[in-house]
Amino acid sequence: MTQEISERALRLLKTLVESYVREGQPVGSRMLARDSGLDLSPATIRNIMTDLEDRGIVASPHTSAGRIPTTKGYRLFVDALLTMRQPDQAEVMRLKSQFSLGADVEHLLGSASSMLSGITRMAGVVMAPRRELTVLRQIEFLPLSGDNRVLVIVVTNQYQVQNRIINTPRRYSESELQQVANYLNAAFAGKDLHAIRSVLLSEMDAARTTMNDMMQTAVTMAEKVFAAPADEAGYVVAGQTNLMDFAELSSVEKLRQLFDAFSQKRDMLHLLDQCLRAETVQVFIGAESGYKAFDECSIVAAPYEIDSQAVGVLAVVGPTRMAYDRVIPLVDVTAKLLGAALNQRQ
Amino acid sequence: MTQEISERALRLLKTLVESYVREGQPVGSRMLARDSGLDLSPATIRNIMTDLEDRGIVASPHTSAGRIPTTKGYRLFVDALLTMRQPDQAEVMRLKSQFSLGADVEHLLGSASSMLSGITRMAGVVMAPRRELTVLRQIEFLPLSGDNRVLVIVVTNQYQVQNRIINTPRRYSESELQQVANYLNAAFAGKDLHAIRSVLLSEMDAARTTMNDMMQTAVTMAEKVFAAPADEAGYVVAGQTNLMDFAELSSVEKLRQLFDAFSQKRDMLHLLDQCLRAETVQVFIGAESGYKAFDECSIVAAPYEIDSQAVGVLAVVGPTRMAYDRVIPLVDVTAKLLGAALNQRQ
DNA sequence: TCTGGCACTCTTGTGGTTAGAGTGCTAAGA
DNA sequence: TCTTAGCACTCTAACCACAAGAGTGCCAGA
Repeated sequence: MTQEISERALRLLKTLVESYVREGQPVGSRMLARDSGLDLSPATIRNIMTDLEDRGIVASPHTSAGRIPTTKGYRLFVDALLTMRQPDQAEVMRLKSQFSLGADVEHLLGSASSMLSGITRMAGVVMAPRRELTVLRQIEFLPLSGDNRVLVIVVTNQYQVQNRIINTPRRYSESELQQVANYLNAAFAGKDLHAIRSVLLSEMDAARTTMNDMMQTAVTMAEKVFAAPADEAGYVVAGQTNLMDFAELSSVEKLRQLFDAFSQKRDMLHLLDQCLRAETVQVFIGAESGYKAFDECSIVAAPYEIDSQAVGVLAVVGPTRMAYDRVIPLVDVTAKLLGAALNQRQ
Repeated sequence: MTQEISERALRLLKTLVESYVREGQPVGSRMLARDSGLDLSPATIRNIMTDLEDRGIVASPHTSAGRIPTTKGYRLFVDALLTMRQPDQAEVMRLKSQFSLGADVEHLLGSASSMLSGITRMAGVVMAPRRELTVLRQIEFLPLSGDNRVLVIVVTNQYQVQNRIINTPRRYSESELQQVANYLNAAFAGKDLHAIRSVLLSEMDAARTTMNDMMQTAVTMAEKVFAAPADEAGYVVAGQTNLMDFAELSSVEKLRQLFDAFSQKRDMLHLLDQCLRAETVQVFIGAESGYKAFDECSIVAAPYEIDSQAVGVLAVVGPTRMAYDRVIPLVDVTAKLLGAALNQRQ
């Protein structure tokens, strides 16, 4: 029952998936007999297919159609049967050149996203670097003329700049703020924001007793700045509309769910977040992602790194019927290129 | 030939548009006879409709369907026949309360956008305040440790903060930069960015001859900051997917064009830009917008103001068959509320 | 100028038919 | 025991015909 799947059954599955991905049509026994190179009659192949169907690896839309892979079938294919098609050197160079050098972080994310979507003809998604994983480079305070507000400027490792306006209990002079900034820079520059937050939490108690006024102010202000409000990192989507061209998604209802998922962001972010810890390319096939909107989609995602630390994730979203052999290496290389481009901004 | 349209023809048109907007079905003569309150037989009404059809005000999809308004018909309706339905006070208050007070500009734009889409069940678009129309409040320079780059922080009237990193020919000390900032603040604070740019242009020449070193530096730097790169203001879209529910847009091809237009931004921005100069609510019906993607859509747009100066535009995009009587006042009031919320941030 | 009547047109939905594709099963062959 | 040929069966897709329903256009009479 839980017997091994025979070598030739796998071979047939491979041919079937490849053909289905290419043609978009259910694959019949005749075609498999011709294309698999196995020298078996269609009848034999039908027997094997019945077996694969019993195991839930392929399915037929109706009696007189051929077979198509199920989620489980794609999974098997991706895990065991896939022969990757590395993008050729020229293509990689072309991608590389599209990351315009001087550009700021936002632009780089945007480029990566539209490159992914442009080259795969599916949707590209690039999550912004997780704020709490980036490293503080510099913090400055700017008194805003007119009231008790202070503009805080946080510069993180790749010259990403973040602003926040905080309200202060009283008015601070420029030199006071300068002192505070100096203190915080000395204490925290080079640390990642996550670490800073935990240090701050433990110092909040100490502050009242052992610290001088200035340091107390510094800690309180820093707390306001770094107490990220559950910091929902954003992401950039490109080529959403490419998904409209796929027959399997052409029901308006499905598309709507999908686009809603993109704009709600929550589920998508949750999914991408899982890949942050993953080090390598991840593939979610169909319902594997666990979100209804992505039921008929596959997501190929890879983390990208700044200073050898995975800080964000980029992905391609398309129909389950996608050319995994081409897309997976492409996502991989794009992640590396994006990382390289970000690091070059040092 | 170019005779006036009779009173009762207009009355019928009004009934027709209202019915069509409500039901989404072509309107026949029987229904008009019943609902118009004119006490005419269907046959008479048919005569009148033939007349309106000759004038291009209504059309019939095919012989045995009723009539639907053409673009010209909607235009006539909106310009001359529309009785506005002001949103009731409770609804306005509810909207008002949704602009969370402390929020930053981005959030306010986002709220406005989703309010528009939520309440109209169509797509909401809010253009960000045009950078060159906002007023400079404060400018500061921050030397970035390590190289010749300088972070420039520009605070404009509603505490919108913009960052830009510029490369400088040599390294400047903090006090030098402070001097430069002081000079620029004194010279330019309170002016709008557009004015600043023109002053800068004329001073570039003078700089070489009459100014001291510091002022020269200041002007050159400011030039780098304010030489906006054709400043493509952004916008926020919400509820795109609502548009999928409308029967007249349910062809995937149409939807694709529409969504592409949203993400390309160019055409949409161009359209919104026209409304910036308009002072009042603008309605583009169907092909009037001049962009193919919006052929079957209407756009109701209104500018919003900061410090009594129109700086941005918000809009609702939906099918031509929309409840203009409800949407127009709603867009109007939302623009005013957004302006108020932005001004409150002073 | 308005209206009733009537023929005409066009859409929509239904049922029936056919061709094509591909399967499942059975029985025979290696 | 595995493979294969043959055949009946099922399901889809496309096409046609037909009828019902809606609404028009036009004509003749009030």
